[in-house]
Amino acid sequence: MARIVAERADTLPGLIEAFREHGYAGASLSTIGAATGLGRGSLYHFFPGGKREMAEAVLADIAAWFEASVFTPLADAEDPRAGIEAMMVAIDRYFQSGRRACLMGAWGLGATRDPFAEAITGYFQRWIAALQAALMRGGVAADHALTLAQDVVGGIQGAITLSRALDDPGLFRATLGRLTARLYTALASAG
Amino acid sequence: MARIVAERADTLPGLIEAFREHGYAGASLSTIGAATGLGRGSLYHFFPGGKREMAEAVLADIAAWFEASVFTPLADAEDPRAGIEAMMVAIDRYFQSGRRACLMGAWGLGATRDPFAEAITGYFQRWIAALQAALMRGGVAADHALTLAQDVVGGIQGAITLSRALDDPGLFRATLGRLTARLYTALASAG
DNA sequence: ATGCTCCTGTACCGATCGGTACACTGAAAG
DNA sequence: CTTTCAGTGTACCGATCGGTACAGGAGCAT
Repeated sequence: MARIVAERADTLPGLIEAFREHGYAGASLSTIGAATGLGRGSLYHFFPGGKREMAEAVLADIAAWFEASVFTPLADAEDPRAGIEAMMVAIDRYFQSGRRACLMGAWGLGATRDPFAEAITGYFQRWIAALQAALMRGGVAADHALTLAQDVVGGIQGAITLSRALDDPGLFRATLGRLTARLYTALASAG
Repeated sequence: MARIVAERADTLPGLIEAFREHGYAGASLSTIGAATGLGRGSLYHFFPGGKREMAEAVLADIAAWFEASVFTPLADAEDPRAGIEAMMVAIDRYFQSGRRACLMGAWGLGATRDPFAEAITGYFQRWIAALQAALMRGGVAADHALTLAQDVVGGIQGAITLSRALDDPGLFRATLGRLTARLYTALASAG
């Protein structure tokens, strides 16, 4: 029969969309099939572990993307300002200015958290740690850098929540701008 | 037969818990029955419209509680500082220092938003408006008061997300403290 | 062309879904 | 005591759930 996708990874965008929009419980195999264009046969061929394995693959994919596109550049950037700027650009694009929800954040809020706690916890820990490291490289004291990183990562999550609830993408971008300014101010007064 | 609850309102705490923990799609009638201690018969007696009506009742109950316990005192308080203090105390208790998720925020993130968009949007609009009003009464300029109110409400939502994901209630309280300080600073430099 | 492997569609499974129907009960009202 | 009725438990409905089984077709290597 005609191949639909070349490899398992090609199914992930559709999978992510289905899970993000409907949640773990709300994403039925029919929903997932529609979102990926794949039937049960293909789905269970790529993910023998079923829905659970699909969810794990989604979480791993998101984590890998952030690791490569946000955390590592942020933690490694010679100029903290450049790393932060790159992070904010990547974040705005990834979350489509707040139109797209954060799957990690959303799943952490309910019972779905439990089976995937490690992935969700690790995601936020890594993010905060990378941002804190960038700030510290810019001369910000460790404790201040930590609370600031928490404020910013939390602020981004809150901005997603708010801009989706109010259906106002402008709010997301504006909030991102203010958070960036706070980070720059901290770097300026420290460095 | 022996009555289990005196009136419909008595079922709401269990209903809220079930929906908050499992989401709309994930909360089955069995789950809801277990959480409320009620069978299908009683549930459909109080909520002829089924699950949908239960969810609407839950959203209305949450909105009413915030209206009475947070928004109105906040907007009416003669001393903005007192109103803000009262809000933060109520918020910390209501969200159990971040252990309890915000149902409005969580539902706004996914497809559940659509059928209940009005309630969810209104909740956040009212909250931001009430906080903005309090700040303006304290002498803060309208535009600054608005962005500050957005930052604080969003910051609270983000703090819930983060403290649940990291399983760290201390983070929620600390963030609440920092947000309060920002509000006080704005009032001090304005008033 | 012939196997062989990988992928796909479909039929089917038991369990559970949300919802309905209805008989029954306890307590309040007369 | 009788009537009435709000509240309850249970049986049942069709639909859908997540998952399994398997036949078959496309593409590749030989």
